[in-house]
Amino acid sequence: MVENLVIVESPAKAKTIEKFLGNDFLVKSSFGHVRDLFKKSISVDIEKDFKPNYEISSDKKKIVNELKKIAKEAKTVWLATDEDREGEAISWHLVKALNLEEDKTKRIVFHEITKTAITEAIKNPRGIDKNLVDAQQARRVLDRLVGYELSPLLWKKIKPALSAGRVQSVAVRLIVEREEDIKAFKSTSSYKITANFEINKDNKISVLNAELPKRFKTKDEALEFLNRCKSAEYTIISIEKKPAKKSPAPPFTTSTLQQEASRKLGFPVARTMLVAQQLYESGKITYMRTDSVNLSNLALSMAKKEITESYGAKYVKIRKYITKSKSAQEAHEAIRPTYFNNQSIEGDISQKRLYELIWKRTIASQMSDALLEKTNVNIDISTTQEKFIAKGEILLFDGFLKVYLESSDDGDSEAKKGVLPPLKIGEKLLLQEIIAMERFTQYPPRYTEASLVKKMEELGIGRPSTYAPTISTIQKREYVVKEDREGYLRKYNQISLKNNIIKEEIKAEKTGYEKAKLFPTDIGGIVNKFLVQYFKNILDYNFTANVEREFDEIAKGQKIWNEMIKDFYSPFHNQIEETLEKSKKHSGERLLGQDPKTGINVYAKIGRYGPIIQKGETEAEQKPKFAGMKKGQSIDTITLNEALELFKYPRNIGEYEKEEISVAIGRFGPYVKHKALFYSLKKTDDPASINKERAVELIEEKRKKEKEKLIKEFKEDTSVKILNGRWGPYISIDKNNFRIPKDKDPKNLSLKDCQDIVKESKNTPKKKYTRKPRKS
DNA sequence: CAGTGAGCGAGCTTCCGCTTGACTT
Repeated sequence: MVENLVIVESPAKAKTIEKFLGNDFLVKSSFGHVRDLFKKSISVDIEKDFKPNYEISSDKKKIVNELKKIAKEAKTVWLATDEDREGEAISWHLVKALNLEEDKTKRIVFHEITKTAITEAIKNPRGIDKNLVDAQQARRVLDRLVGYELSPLLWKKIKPALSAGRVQSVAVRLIVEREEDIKAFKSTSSYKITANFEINKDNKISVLNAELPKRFKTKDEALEFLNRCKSAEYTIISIEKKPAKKSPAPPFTTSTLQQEASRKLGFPVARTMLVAQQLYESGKITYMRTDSVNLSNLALSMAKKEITESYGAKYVKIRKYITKSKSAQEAHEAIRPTYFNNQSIEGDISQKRLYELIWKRTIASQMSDALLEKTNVNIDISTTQEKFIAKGEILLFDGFLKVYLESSDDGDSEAKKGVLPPLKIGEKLLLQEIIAMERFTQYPPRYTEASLVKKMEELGIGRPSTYAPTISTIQKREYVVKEDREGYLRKYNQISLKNNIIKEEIKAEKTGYEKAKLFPTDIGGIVNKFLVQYFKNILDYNFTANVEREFDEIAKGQKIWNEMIKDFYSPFHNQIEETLEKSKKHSGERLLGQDPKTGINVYAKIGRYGPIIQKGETEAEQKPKFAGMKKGQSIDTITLNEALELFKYPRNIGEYEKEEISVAIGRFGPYVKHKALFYSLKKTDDPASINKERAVELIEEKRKKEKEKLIKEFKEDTSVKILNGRWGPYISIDKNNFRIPKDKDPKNLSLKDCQDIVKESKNTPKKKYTRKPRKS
């Protein structure tokens, strides 16, 4: 029997808090939300003021029962969930799910996990803020209505199992539109002029690099300029020095951590979150899903101590950062090390690297500015009005740079600036070389997972807990793919002036290379076009910001939640009905041309399972023929010849063991079929030219692998096999698989043993198997 | 990790935000 039950969201937090409270406090965790709208249907009663139909989430039944039991016996139940909209709702749902009595239930909040903060909170309990809960209900119901009415519309109009929602559809839109911008982008070129001067001081030779602030539009202009420089004199006419400073970046939020881990460590956002979770659970960092840049007073004093001890007092500068993002709910601190004196930690390599990144960023955020001196040297050219400028930069005091420098998305476009040699006004300079290099304007950058998160945060779309899942959803739905793209060589002109001789050259550079970028698929493009056409309001980049304003009004008690939903729903539902009636099926159909043999039309479009080629008319008496498109082919770019090529499958390429071998292209790529068995082609194999010898090789290779998988088989019954699989050994009978109990040795099982195991497992009721989302 | 196709059809798919262990085919 416990006096007091405290409930928080996360077990790691529960563990920490328990230490601060006495023996008469038991701290448990709810593991997030315990109730949600019933999953199978829309579960909002439109006729009855949008009354939500909640159920205990299936994975929370156990914990709810456990909490119920403890709560019944406890004298007081303290609901200590986060102080934001979702946190308040979790507490309210707990009251409902656990049947908590009002007079023994208390709501408390604290912003820091310290003994004082918690005991202070216990002294100042309050009731549940129903307005805030209603704001959450409005958010929840709106998302359900949008998601569960739009998605079925897509099933009808485009393809089954698609999805749409307030957050994911806008994320897809960003990627589709960026790709359109890139397609429409016309690159132009201009000539950048740089000069090198030789400086000879006390027999020490160094080079001064300078640049013309202006660029020339054409090669002729650049040539003309270089010609004029032939006989010129170069004189330093002024040297300007000015102080500058650099300030550190604020501590990490979920979004900035994902961005930096992507740039500096090359982590996809899901990996960052997984590793951060491990660090959090082992007590090494604070909570990793946060939108706050705030550090607690305790953290600030730890930082001060650590910086003073490691770098000296002049490196300390305590700063309070303010969260810019309007949508921030700030229920947590920024992401920081729990103990600042741990500069590194034990753990695997990912954990070590991510921790180090967090440690450096946090420490740097409380360090002094870096002080610089920037120098501009203006160099006169006697034969023209133009001036060269040489730029230098000296670090006077490193400050936070001693520890950490944030990287940027645009790479190192800025030229390296360093220390200039000693120079004086009036000094004549000796020219080594002037180079006029053709430079091209760059198309807007494609999104990486992390830069998409950054953009979503700017638009206020999604929350720290959903950035990574959203990105994996839009990939799972095949709206976008994360891919590398080979670059190509681009020619450019370069003109140089050296020893009074002008030389023209054509050089080549690699460009267009993309690494782990997000590209829209055909389906992504078609779904987006459909949604933007018929649901412009929902796909609007400001939609979330606008409804958030209304949620805030509900939270303040200025608006009734179901009235807000009603105002939204009636026009929205009309839109759904109207679209259902008016719009045609969107298949993205494109006429490629006519089959030269028959003159029949050939189309590229989206089929039930993805992009396909159709030969003939859907309405025609003679049913059309279909062929799936290969990976990498797209409705937009496939040519008639490539399309006709696809109808050459399945193709017979010979006989093996008296049975035909054929090649075809399936859902998972090209494959070889032999005796009703399938063998995938390797990436290096070309289905158009693969021969019998290679096909046999593939068949034998797979047979060998199968053999290695086989632990035991039985002469008496060849349908029963003991195999080694992903989760260890198992028994396979026809197409059914069964686990082998841990206490049995798979090698020594008899046929009878196997049959017993099968019988046993058939008798025990199967647990519902929920499939893990595919890895992104 | 392995899995390998359809235009008759039944039944299914789907949202966003909280939070971690499931222990399978």
